[in-house]
Amino acid sequence: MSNEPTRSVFFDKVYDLCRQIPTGKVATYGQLAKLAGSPRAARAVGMCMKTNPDAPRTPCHRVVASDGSLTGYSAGDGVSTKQLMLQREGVIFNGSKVDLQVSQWQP
DNA sequence: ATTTTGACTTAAG
DNA sequence: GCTTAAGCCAAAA
Repeated sequence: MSNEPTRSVFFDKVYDLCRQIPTGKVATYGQLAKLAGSPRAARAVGMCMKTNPDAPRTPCHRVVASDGSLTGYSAGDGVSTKQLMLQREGVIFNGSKVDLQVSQWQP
C-alpha cells in the first residue's frame, strides 16, 4: 500500500538517487537530473528538495552545485552547517567548495 | 490552463 | 575572478 503516493517519476528518482549517494560523497544537481532522466532539469531537482521537507529521508546535504559550491540549504546556519556536515562525513573541501575531483559521487 | 518561481548550468562581458 | 544574461525543467499558485 502506498501510503506515500508518488508525486512524480522525476521526484521519486531524485529522492532515490539522493539516498544512493554514499557517505563521504556528493553529487551535483545536474548529475542527479541526468540520472533522474532529464540532463537539463538541474533546477527542477533543487526545487524539489526545497519544496519537499524530506530532510531526514533525503540527504539533500550531499547535493552541491556543479562546481562544488554549496547552494541553498535553509537549515542550521545554512551552507555552513551543510559544509560542516559534509566534512564530518568525510567529504574533502577545498576552501569553501567541495573537491569534486575526490568527493563527487560516481555511479 | 497560464504564469511565476526556484537549492541550476553555461556562456559571454 | 566576478557579474549579467539566457536557457531549461518541473512543480506550485
